[in-house]
Amino acid sequence: MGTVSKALSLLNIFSHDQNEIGLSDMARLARLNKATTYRLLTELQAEGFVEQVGSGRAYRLGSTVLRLAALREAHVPLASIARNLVRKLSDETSETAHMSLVQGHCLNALTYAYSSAHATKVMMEDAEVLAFHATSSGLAILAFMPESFVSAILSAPMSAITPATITDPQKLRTLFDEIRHSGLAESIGGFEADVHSNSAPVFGPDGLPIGAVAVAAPEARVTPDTRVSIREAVKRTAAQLTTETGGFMPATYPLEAAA
Amino acid sequence: MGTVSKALSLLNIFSHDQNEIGLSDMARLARLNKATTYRLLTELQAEGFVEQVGSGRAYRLGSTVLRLAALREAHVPLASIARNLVRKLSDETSETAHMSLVQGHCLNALTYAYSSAHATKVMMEDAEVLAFHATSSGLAILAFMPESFVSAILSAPMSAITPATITDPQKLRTLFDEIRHSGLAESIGGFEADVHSNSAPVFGPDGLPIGAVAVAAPEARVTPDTRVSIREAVKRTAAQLTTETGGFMPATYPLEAAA
DNA sequence: CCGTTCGGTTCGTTAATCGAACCATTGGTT
DNA sequence: AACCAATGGTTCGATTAACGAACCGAACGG
Repeated sequence: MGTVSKALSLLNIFSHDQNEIGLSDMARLARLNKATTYRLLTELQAEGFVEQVGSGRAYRLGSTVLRLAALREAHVPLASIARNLVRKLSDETSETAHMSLVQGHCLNALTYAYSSAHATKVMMEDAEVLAFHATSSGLAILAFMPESFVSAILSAPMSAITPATITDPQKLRTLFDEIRHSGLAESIGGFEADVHSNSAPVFGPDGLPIGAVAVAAPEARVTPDTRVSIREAVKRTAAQLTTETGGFMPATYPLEAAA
Repeated sequence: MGTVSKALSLLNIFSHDQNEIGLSDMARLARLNKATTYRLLTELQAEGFVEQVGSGRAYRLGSTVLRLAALREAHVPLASIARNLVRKLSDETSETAHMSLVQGHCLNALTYAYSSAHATKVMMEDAEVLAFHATSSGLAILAFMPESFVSAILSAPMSAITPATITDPQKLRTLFDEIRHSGLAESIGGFEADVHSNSAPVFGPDGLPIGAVAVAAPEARVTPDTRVSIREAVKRTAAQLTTETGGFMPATYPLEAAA
């Protein structure tokens, strides 16, 4: 591993739990010699990537990262990252893929992509408004939202958009347990008849869902095999989107669980 | 200069104007050998600090910086940075210093600090609401806000809080020209009688004002000499706050102009 | 008052960085 | 088509900078 990689790996040690780290701890965590660690930290400090907190001597992330992040966000906004990944997801699964964003108490489609593999496909429209309780995306998000948000949604009247829509708060809450366990939500005909959709949440910097990624397919085309590969791809894409936009999965998110 | 510093200095080359840079350009801009630059970029890429844009081969900032910035912001929010700098500003000027934030169409005091140098001082209260047109902070912000924001403020009825308050939109707009020229706003008795205050805007990631830093002193105590040193300190503090919180001064901001 | 641990420093050894020169491509000019 | 000047990427021996064991002095706790 090169010197630069070592220095950068020091930065990657910081986390929500470990946001101020002393020299010795840092050396231990990075499995580097203390002298080496010290030299690296000194260089990082000179460029503002870390700074020493006034009282103790512990190091924490410096303000340079804010500047860089602002630049990156100005140049590559969430929307375009999502567009690329959703495009890829659609190609991989040969079905319609989309990403939606939580905005207040609404869920809006941000971007979507069709596959050319099949003559029939699930169609979307720009900025389509989705119901939380009736779509896999909405369920995936609710399952990881704080109780205050969930009860606000569930206490409002929920319409049965199709005969298959689940509108019983109690049944929905037990569904959330399953979703928290697998990391994926599934809806068969809940929003549109004959549409089978799978979805995984995308998390923001604070570990709360900011939206969801989903693949929607005609129900008849989803075999047990394709279902598994779709769910795997959805989960992987959502995770990538989370990290690439600077988000964090909550510690409880089952990254490794089978799709 | 160590290897790590060189690598990090590559990251600092990116700017709003230069957000995608090819290998050869990068080597030139950094005054480094092409091979060296290439190795550094490869290591930066491995850790996600830069990434190569799909079509061309140019490099741009990677998504790792977003994660780091989110961590930093979670741990060191704007408020605490402001608190420290305002404290320092107050110590330096021996007067009351404060920082206020734009929130919607309101201006609220975020933090303030008193100096113990004098028996008389300008007092503040927590989360005090300030009038845009009557305070130096408000003027400093308006001078750098887009026209839509300015006209929204100026078209609402403006009360004459003191006899010295300027309420004529035309006069205020000519005042903005002066502020844009010096980078500093000044108000003598416009919000409270006998209070002389100087203020400079703090900018966000998009180059728009997010708030302002100010020093307020009893009018009688401000001599031409102290006025200059106060204005210099205010301007310096505001600039530091901008950069330390990941903001950018607009290109038109007169960083070098005399206080 | 000893034993630890802390952040920080020293210095001879050694391995990683360096850069001139060199590919293979690409795109524009003649 | 031949040419030229770029581009991103690679090679390799000399050199330079990174390495780490050992070592400070200062806190801290028992």
